Amino acid sequence: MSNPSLAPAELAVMEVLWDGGQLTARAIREQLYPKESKSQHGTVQNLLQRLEKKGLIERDRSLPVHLFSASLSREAYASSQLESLADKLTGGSLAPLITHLMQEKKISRKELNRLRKILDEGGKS
Amino acid sequence: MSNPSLAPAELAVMEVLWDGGQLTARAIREQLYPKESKSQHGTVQNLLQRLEKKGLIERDRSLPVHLFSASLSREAYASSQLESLADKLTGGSLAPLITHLMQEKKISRKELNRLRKILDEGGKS
DNA sequence: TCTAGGTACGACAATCTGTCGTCAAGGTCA
DNA sequence: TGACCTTGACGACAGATTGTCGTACCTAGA
Repeated sequence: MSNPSLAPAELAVMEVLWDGGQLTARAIREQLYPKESKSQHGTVQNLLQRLEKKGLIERDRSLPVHLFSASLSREAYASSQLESLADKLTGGSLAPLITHLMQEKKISRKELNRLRKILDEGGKS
Repeated sequence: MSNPSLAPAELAVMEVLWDGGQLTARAIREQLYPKESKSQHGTVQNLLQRLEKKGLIERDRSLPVHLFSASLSREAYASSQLESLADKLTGGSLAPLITHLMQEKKISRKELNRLRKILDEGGKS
């Protein structure tokens, strides 16, 4: 289970944690459900439990009110998803994906330049 | 629903079609279930129906035995998945994904050169 | 001790997924 | 013509996943 994929509600929790750093369950609930509905407490707790089981968040239990934080950065998660996508569909290679996106002009010139720069810098190291 | 994602069994059917071009339901079943178990007939028919509903395959009904083919290439499907991944996680940009993969050395030197070449060729057009 | 806020956990409906069975349409062949 | 076979259409099913909620329990502080 090194590469779990997230349901929308789980992803929403991760988004909050990616933006907010280390938060209490209460803070997370307030961001996800601004309606202040009381019943959503269990919902958030449950989502947090599932995410912890999947190893995507960490829980600081040293205080009675736990603190949650993402154990995987947004980029790391996104990249692992990209890796599994490439493994499933193109034998692990990114080239066919990028090629097709470029042919379809789905990559802007600006993005193109960014990518070129990234690749060049990596190549030199 | 322009960007449907596929369950494993559905993807398996697509793989057969991507490899085989235009096939009958029978040919697909034989590849997916070599056991020759009779009951799988309905399974394949059902998967084909669901894929057709999602717009991922086309069905030629001009003959009594229909012919199925993928309406989206493997690369097109993979790319659309990559696009939706980037939309969900990195604001639509690929740069953070590639950056992270390179930092983690998840991209081989060979792949790196392929990607550079692709980007350079695209830039000139 | 009592209460408020938080955690743990079971339960629930809705949906998705993979599978199968049944039936009708159409052709084949004695 | 009638038995038979292949195929397509479709409903049904159990199991898993997903989002939600309620209840019981725990701890700190009044």
